[in-house]
Amino acid sequence: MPAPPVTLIDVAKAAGVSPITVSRALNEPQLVRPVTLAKVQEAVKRTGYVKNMLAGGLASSRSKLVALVLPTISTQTFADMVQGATDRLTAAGYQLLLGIVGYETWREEILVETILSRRPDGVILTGSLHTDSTRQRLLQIGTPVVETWDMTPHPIDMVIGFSHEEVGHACAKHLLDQGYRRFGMLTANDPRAGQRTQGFQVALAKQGVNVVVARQVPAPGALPQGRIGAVKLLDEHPDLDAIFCSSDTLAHGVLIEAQSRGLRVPEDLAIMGFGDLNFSGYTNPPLSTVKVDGAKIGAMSAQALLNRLDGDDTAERIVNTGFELIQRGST
Amino acid sequence: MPAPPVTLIDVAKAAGVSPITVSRALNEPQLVRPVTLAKVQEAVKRTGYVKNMLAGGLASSRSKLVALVLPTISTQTFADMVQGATDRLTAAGYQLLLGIVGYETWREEILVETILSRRPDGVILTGSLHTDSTRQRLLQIGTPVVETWDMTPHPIDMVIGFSHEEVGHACAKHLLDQGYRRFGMLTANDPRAGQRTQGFQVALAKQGVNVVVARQVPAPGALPQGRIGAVKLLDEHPDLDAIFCSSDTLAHGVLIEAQSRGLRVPEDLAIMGFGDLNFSGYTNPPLSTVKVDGAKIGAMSAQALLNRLDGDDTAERIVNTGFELIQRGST
DNA sequence: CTGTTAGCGCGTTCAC
DNA sequence: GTGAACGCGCTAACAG
Repeated sequence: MPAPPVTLIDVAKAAGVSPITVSRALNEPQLVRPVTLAKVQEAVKRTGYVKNMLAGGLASSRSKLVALVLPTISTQTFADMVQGATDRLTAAGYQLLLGIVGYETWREEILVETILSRRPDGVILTGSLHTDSTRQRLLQIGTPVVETWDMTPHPIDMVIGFSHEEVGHACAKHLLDQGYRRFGMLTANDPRAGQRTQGFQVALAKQGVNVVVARQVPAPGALPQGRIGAVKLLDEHPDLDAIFCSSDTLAHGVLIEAQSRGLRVPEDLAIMGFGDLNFSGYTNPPLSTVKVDGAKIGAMSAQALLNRLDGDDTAERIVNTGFELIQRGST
Repeated sequence: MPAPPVTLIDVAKAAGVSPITVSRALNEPQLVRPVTLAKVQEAVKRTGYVKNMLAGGLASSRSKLVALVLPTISTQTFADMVQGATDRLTAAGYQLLLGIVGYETWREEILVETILSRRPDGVILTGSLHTDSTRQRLLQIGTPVVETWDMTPHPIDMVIGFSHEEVGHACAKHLLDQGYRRFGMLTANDPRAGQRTQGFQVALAKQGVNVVVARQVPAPGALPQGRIGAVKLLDEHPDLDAIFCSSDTLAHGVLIEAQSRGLRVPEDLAIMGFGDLNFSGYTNPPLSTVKVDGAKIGAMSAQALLNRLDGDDTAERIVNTGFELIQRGST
């Protein structure tokens, strides 16, 4: 039996005060005398009032909503970002509007439009490759924006992330230092993966080394594609001594194939991944990887928005969170 | 430079029509003559109008928002639920409001209150253990509700899930059929895990078999706790021949410990899990598990709400989605 | 098919 | 510390 909707006015009548007093009692209790406050709270309980943030948001132009746009949620790091952002936002009385867009830019464009129609107080975007139209809209509406999970010299507003090219550099240096020279690459065709492989190749080239062979699979590269990719790479170039993958999932597939061929990893073949896939099936998985703290990035992004909303405009607009190169399986 | 906000009235002026015509052109294009429609669309583009669903929702009492409340998002199955629900909702023009509550009921109570303040058109809840106050609120507001991931004889509204007791039964039968008799249990202290272990024990008891020893860890049981738990179980009862775990993650920890003791799994020790953790680190992980299709449950829940919102009230209110017992590692 | 009128429920701005 | 009037931007219901 849905009871008739209870409004703030009903509460006001029940408490014997004016509507605005109820509003204040709910939103800025310190501005209301304790006695009045108690009366209001009692009336709220008695009437079963639930506040209406549609009306509130419309009147105040503050929706207490923050949108988070992610390509997928089925990756541990992105799930961590959701968790990290949610924690911060909830603590500050905000709610999360989640958008999942996959890896196609045009989907983001549509989603951003839909999201903006809710008038969120802030938007967190993954990556910094957006259509012009998306950028326009965001700038026009004037909502604070954090681009995350990437670095860019021309941010829409704020940036909290790391450079995927630097990741590529670091991986190249790591492998070169260990003496590897004949490189294969296996990458998913998502833009950030591309930046990593780009950085990887550039860093190699500086040392006069070239990638022997590269293969690409559709994003987000799944494990079987990693294995199949490895089959092709190793069949065509049996003398490869290192394979650089755009994700741990792909790397995992490569590892399985390598082991089934009796290759010792990393002695015969080094494998590098990216992400933070849990390799706990192995006591000590013999592949190195680059790890990023998703929860931290999510929390920092949320915090950046909250600061801005508090009028605190002093912080850096561009923050490099860095990443961690994890070396495993070596002697 | 945030431009001044563009309202529907601005568009109406620009198009030379009345505001309501713009509204219709945007929401029910088929009710508007093509010529008018074109004029409006042109005006929308020219002005850069973005619709305001706060205002729209307030006026129409339809927010086009559906809330999904989950204990965590860092579990593959729950992430799949988000994905499944998002897909259906997006296709129908709805957006997802995500709430993550952990495993404490009082947190859900607060979150539900906050969520209802957005006046979502529907709410999807995980499980069916809610405080009275939560149930009251939901019933009072009259929002369509789907309780999922569980079965209950006294639903708030609709239910789409499976019986955790049946899962326990099925596991018990499976292990008994294979000849195992000396059972240990390792479970997280979340309510649904409790129902599974309960069902497991009852089914065993019917065959005159009792669980030798049970241990509990805080929800959501992590892998190290699985391993530590296994140490204690096996130290105290070296003659166990099967361990029933409340999750694959715990089971995985048990597996690692078993292997490090040189136990053959499942010949010397059977291990049962629950969930759909990807054990791809193993070519053929030797533990059986129960698998649930999260994406399907998410999509079905969303669809159930959408049907209701379309006035379609004919479907079953209680749907048992079932689960799949996956036997692995046996001869 | 399109326009008019009248709110939706609340917060802002001033007064008191 | 509390109240009154007004408007946020849009849509329901009817009229034409």
